[in-house]
Amino acid sequence: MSTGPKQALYSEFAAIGRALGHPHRLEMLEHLGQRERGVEALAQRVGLTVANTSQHLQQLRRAGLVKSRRQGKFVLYSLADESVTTLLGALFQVGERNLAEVDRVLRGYFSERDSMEPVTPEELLERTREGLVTVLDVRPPDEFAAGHLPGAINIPLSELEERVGELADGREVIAYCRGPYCVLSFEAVAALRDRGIPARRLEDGLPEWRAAGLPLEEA
Amino acid sequence: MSTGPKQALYSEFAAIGRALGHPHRLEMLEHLGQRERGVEALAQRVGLTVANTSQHLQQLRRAGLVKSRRQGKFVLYSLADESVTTLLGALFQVGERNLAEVDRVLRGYFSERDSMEPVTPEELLERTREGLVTVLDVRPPDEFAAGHLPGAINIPLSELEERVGELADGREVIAYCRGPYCVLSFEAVAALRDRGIPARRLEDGLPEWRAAGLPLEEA
DNA sequence: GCTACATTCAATTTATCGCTTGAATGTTAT
DNA sequence: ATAACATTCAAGCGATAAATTGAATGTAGC
Repeated sequence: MSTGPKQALYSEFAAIGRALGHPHRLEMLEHLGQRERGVEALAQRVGLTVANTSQHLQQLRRAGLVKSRRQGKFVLYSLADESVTTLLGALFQVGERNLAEVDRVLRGYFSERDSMEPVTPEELLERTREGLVTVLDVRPPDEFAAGHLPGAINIPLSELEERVGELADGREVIAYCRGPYCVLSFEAVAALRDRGIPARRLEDGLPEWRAAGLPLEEA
Repeated sequence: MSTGPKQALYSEFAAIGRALGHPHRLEMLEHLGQRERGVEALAQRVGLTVANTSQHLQQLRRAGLVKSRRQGKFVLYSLADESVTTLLGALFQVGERNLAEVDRVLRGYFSERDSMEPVTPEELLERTREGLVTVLDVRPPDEFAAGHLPGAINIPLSELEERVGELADGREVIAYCRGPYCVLSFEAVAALRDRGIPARRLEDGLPEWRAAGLPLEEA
């Protein structure tokens, strides 16, 4: 076969595809989309050994999906740039539209948790401007600190029950977390509704918000 | 490991990633983005055996990237929908931005063929409206017939030399073909410039134009 | 029904991937 | 320098993927 420049490029792009080809690596990318992480911290979050996590991270780096920097004893990994979030979004969209099994899981699990339409970023911005909603970030505090939606308050899901009073001012709550399939915001919305507080989910998480170029508050 | 709904979804999405993880399959997707094809016709174009092509096509179908329909003796494959073109575009962008080897190939091969900035779809539409340009489709006639840019004329690269007179009306020629890495339009632009006809490349090919929702002429 | 043809399936070989284990590298702090 | 720690490397095992070959399936046309 003629091994022209197109073949050379497609070989490189295929390497990116292979790097996306393992569920653990996709989960790692979700975490790295929140904030940069060291190998051990990430390993703990995805439930893998440190050595295994390190190997996966290096595949991701060779594929241009993550970058790393050294800080003292730690090597901190993060997404290479926002185009990676865009790529993941495109991957999810193909799956949602064309894979029956994805549809089955979404209907069977997620829609049973929240039958309401999620809120779009446009709607959130407009209703925030009018002061009609409370934006709730249910991720852990360290992820919140690394960047969050403007005006959002941070109540991790584990503390939601005891701090629900902070949200009882009559305004609707819009909750978000790590991404479209992160269960935290689903559970938060369900818990709030049980207590009579009107609540809906933002359709995506923080990385998608950032990739869309929308305003952020950073530490 | 907790095997929640997120893990189930990520396993499905990873399967899409693996399907993108082979250069032959990426090339097949490029061809199927032009028009639907039977197995043998496609096998011939990508230089693989029929059996091997069939296997690859079934991986692509399981991943939701292509769909098939039966017509008489033939099974015709095509891209599942436009979200697949969007996904490929996102994949290419990550590679262009983050892989040194991609940058090397692009600089070393493509920019040596065309040092001029490619034309954006917006610019093409505007200049077409003003009647200032000739839009040239250098793909084979059957791909042209399955859909092309409004007002485009079709001169396959192989016939360009003899039919160059059809383009010598003083207007600038904007050439396009299958996609951003398709060499046909590069060669067409170089050939036209050699003959004193001003010519530039459209930055993407037909599938990207279609996925952007821009107007098409179909047979 | 029989034949021709397009496509898919099944079986095989070779290569690569995912994970584990244990050692090696590189940085910080004493 | 030395010790402690975070990360990476190297080797090995089982599982999965790519390509080939030959047989099986399904449709069209007589």
